[in-house]
Amino acid sequence: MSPRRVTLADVAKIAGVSPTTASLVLSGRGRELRISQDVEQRVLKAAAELQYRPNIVSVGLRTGTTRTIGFVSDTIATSRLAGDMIKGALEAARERGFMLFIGETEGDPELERLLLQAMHDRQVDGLILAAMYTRTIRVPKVMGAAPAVLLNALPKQRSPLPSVLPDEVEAGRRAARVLLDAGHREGIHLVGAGPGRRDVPPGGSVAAVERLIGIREVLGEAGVKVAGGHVCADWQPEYGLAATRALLEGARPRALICFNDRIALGAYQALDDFGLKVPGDVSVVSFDDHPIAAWMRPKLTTVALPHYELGRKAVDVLFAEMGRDGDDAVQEGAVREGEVREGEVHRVPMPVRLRESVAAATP
Amino acid sequence: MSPRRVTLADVAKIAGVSPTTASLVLSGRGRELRISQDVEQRVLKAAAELQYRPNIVSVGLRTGTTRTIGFVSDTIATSRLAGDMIKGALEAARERGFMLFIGETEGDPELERLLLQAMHDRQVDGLILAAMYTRTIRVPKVMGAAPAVLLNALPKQRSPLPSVLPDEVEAGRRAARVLLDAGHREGIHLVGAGPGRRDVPPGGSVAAVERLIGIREVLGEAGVKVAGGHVCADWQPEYGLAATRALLEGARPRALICFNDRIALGAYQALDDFGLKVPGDVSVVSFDDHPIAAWMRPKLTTVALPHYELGRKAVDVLFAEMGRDGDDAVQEGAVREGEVREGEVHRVPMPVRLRESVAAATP
DNA sequence: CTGTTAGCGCCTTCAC
DNA sequence: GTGAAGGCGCTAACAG
Repeated sequence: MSPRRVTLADVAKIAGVSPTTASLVLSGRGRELRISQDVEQRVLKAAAELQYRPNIVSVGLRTGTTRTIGFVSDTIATSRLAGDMIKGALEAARERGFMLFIGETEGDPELERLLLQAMHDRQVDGLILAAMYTRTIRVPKVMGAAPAVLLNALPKQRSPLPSVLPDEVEAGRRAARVLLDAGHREGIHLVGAGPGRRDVPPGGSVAAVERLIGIREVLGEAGVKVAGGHVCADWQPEYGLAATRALLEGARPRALICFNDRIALGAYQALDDFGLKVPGDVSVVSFDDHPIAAWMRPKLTTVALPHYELGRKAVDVLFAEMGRDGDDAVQEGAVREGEVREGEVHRVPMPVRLRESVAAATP
Repeated sequence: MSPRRVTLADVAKIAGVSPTTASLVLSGRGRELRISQDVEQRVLKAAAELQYRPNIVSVGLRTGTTRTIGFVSDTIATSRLAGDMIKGALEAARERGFMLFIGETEGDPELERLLLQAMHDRQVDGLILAAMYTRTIRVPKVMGAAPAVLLNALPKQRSPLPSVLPDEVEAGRRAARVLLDAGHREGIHLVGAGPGRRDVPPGGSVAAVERLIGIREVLGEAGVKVAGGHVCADWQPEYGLAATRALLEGARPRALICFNDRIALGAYQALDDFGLKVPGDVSVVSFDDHPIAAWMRPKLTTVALPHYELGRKAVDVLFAEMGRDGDDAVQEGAVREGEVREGEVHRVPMPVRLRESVAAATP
């Protein structure tokens, strides 16, 4: 059916040289080995005419490198968030001539093992293990086989794998500053978690813990006291609605820091039910920049999860990891003796999206 | 660093047989060639002990098959829709032991060519070319190299490639029937396209054309006249808002068929502005089942785009295509002489999600 | 029934 | 400067 692929041998034959010579020229090492201009031109010409493309499978077998990286996440479709992460990874990889294998574990450890195996069988050069929601994960043993990076996740046990995460603490600080900058100093309520440092939903949500730290830090330093906090068992609109309703029955908030946009959606609803206007009566700031944030009315000011950047960063870190192969660790600057390089954590900034839900505080 | 992978030769040596024999046993063809139980057991045992896994790259080089399929779409991250499509494809592929390469062209033909090349270089066994929004696409020449399927897209020129698409015409019929079943026969307005068969937004939107056909067909057959129709240049909330406002200034609709959920979001807003209640005053039915549909208040009744199923179906069709390799076309039933098998179109049903935005018509 | 030989396409010694 | 030989891991012919 389809004509046989053109091989290096074909090119060599047309150019009238040996496969070796052709290989040398095409891999760019012809110059340093001082292959004659004439030969070089002939090879290049033949390759162009035949539209020669190296067979990566063959190269893979020979060299062990497939210019491919595996991306395994627990869920890919749940939201556009994962899509953006993959998109970032995809583009960063493509820029270096790498392709991505995508796999989805659905939270099933056995499936995860299978997927990782399948990728390993295909000789991937590196692996990215991603979580949909920032959290700690158990790192499967198979991961040792190739350079790897944790994306949006922290290893549950000690692990030498680097990880890439959104900078949630700084995000918390930024959310708090948005309110402070608008002059709010009183009646600030937290919805989703807080007010105490331990008041977080069950499930080990990294986001809850860290956002709370940032918020409390900035507010605390400004001498502002949090007026109230309400843990939501699940960060869904209905929980935000219920929590905000409960809050409104006993207090008159001037500003809300919602722990994510879905909670904020519920909060808007509760505020509306009580005849309160956003941002006139109550300012609202939130986290995630879920697509819905820009559709809400008024549009929600929120600190965005940088999914695209997370994906890119994971690939960058992975390449650094792959390049580290034979490198001398001493290169890395002041590495003290006996110090084990392990589990560097890379934080990606979360940008504030200033929209319409925060107004200046009226004294 | 990492211990060398265990190879077939290792297994053979431990089992005390030749690599060929080991290969035969492990590929399951030992039985038919009547290899002794003893040898079979020894090989199996050795393989298990060593945790042998065949190197797919090597198999790929030898047999030309890599158990890998390429999935190229114009956008992956724009919405969760694409994510679901990929998820469906991923799962269907995994069930058959295949992995997916993902690529994204961003609508750039050159990039598309590069991506397809890169996949071809990696010897993919098949290709899925997907579009984010249903539309006609130019099929790149490179596609001839491997079995391929068009997903959510129709070829612009004649092409032998099969395609998989949502059944938009039937979706249109279903939307219309939802209204009819609720007793609506008057004051039905279309928002996004219509009322005439040619009243569609520019850009060759397949969805607009086909949904309109289905709607007109069912309404027509029931003897119901469309009260009005409003083309929206872009199917975004603000356009739905504007169109519905314009409509409300001159008419008093009883039901709206919005051409997608984002338009419906705008329509809700306009209705609210005019003090009209959904569904008490006006029923609304829509298309897509965008995540926002379930969040709107009242929850939107809509005909869902079956992204997950589309992805699965594409893989199914692709496998059929790959299996067709040496098959005699005559197998395919009544294929008439001289008839060229080309471009079969597979339609995937769009299910109605009955929610809260449609009420019985009050006479 | 099992082993030997060969080769998929490429790259990497090593000779010339 | 260039070519010949070998091997990555596996399987398809062919021997025995």
